[in-house]
Amino acid sequence: MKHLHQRIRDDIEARIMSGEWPPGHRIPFEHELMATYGCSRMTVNKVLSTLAANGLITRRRRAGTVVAEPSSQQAVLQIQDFALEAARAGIDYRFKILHRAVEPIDAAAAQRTGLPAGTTMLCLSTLHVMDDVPQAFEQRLINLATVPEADGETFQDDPPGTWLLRRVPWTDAEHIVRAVSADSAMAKRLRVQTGAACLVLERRTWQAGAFVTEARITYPGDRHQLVGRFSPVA
Amino acid sequence: MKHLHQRIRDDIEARIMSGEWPPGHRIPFEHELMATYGCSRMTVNKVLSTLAANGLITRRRRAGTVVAEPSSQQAVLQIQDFALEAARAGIDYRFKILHRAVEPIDAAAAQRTGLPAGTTMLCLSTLHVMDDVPQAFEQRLINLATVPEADGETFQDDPPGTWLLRRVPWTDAEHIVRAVSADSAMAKRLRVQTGAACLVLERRTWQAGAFVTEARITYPGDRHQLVGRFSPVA
DNA sequence: TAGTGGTCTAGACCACCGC
DNA sequence: CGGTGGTCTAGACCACTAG
Repeated sequence: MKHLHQRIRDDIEARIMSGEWPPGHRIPFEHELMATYGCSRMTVNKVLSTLAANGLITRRRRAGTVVAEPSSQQAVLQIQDFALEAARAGIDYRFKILHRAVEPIDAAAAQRTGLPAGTTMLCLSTLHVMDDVPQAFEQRLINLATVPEADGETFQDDPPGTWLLRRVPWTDAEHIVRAVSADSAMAKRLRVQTGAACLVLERRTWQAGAFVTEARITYPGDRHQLVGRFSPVA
Repeated sequence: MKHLHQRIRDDIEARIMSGEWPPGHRIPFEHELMATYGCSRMTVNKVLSTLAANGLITRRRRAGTVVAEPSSQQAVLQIQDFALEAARAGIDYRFKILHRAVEPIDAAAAQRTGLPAGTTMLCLSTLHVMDDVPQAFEQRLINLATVPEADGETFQDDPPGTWLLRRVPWTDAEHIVRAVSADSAMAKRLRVQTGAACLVLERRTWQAGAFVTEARITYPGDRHQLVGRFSPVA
C-alpha cells in the first residue's frame, strides 16, 4: 500500500467488515494503534476521524472508540444531466420551454416551499427531448427573491436546471421520488399511453435557508430509471 | 467560533456559497492561508482536505486549489425500515414470507449480480403489511456463499432486510428506482388495480467484492414515496 | 525544475466525561 | 480525578505536475 494511513484504515475496515470487530466492539486506543503501526498519533487520529465521519465507528472522550451499529439504509441516486448524458452517448438533445410566467404561487406550493402564499416566482414548464423522443417533463419554480437574474434569462443555451446549477450554489436539498399514472395531458406530452406508470422526481433546494427552486420532473416509466452506486466508506 | 479549523472552513464556505469565489476561482495557497489565519499548515490542510472530500473544491499539485464546478445532482434517499416506521407511528406492522426456496439463479439474475449462472441462492418473497394494508412486496436473493447462516434462519422476528442489515456489513451498494405498472399478480398481492403505477426499488449489495443480496421491492405508487434530505457540505 | 499539495512526525495543551 | 479524544504546532520529506 502506498500510504500509511491508507494501510491502517484498510486494516481496521477489514476487521469491521469481516465481523471480527462486530458493532459495539471497542477499538484500540489511539496510543495503542500508534504502537501497533509504529506511527505518530496524528496519523492514527486522521484515520479514526475519517472512519467516524463515515459513520463506521463512534468516538467519545474517555469512553473510547467503538464500532458503530449499522446505519439505516440510504440510497444515493445520480440524477442525470440530459445534455451531458446525450453528448456522451452521441445523441441529439433538445429542450423546449412550453410555458413561462412570473406568477404568485398557490397555497400548495407555498406549503411545500415554506414561503408565504402569493410570493411571485418564475414558473417554467420544459420538455426534454432526445432523438425526437420526449424523455422528461419538468415543472419548475424559481424564487426570484433569491435568484433575481433568472427573470431576464431566456434559457436559450441551457435548460433551467443546468443554468441554475451553474449559477446558484445550494446548501440544502429535499428529494421525493414517486410513481404516478400519467393523466391525459402528461401522456400526450410524453407520448405514452394514458395511465402509464411514470417516475416523478421532486427536488427542492435552499441556499442558506433561502428557497431557491423546486423542480418536478416526470419521466416515462419505461424510458427512465434512477441509478445510484454507494459505498458507506469514502 | 470554537475551533480554528471551523472558522476557516466556514469562512471559505461562505465565500464560495455567496458567489464571491465562483466555480473555477483559485483559492489562496496553503502558505497564504497560513499567514492569513496565523496558523500552521496542518490546520489549513485539514480544512482544504475536508472541503475537497466534500466536493466543494478541487485540488491538484502544482496547479493549486480551485472552487469546483457544481457537481452533478445527487439525490440521497432514506429507505425506511417498515418495522421502525410503524413502531414510531404506532401502527401495526407484520410481514409474511410468501415463498422460500434455495435455487440456482437464472441467467438474468446472474448478469445483475455478476455471479455465474446456476449459483444457488436463498430466494424469498415477502409481503409487508401495515394495519392489514399491503405496503410492499419484496423479492430477495441472498448469496449463501457469503451469508451461509441465512440458510437456517426462519425470519420469524425480523424480515430478511432487517435481519441482513443487522448481521452483514456491506461495502458497496447499487440502487435502481423505476416506475412500473402492476401486472395482475402484483396487483392482487398489493391490492391495487391492475396497471396501477408502482415504485420499484432494486438494491444490490456487496461485501468487499462478494455479492451479498439483491432486493426488489415494489411499492404501490399511491401509498409510498422515497424521501431524502441532503446537504453537500458536511 | 520549481512549486504545489500529500503525508507524516513528535511533541503540546485542552475539553470532556466516565469512574 | 485521570484518561480519552480534539485540536494545533513547526517543522520535514516526498510525489506529482504545470510550465
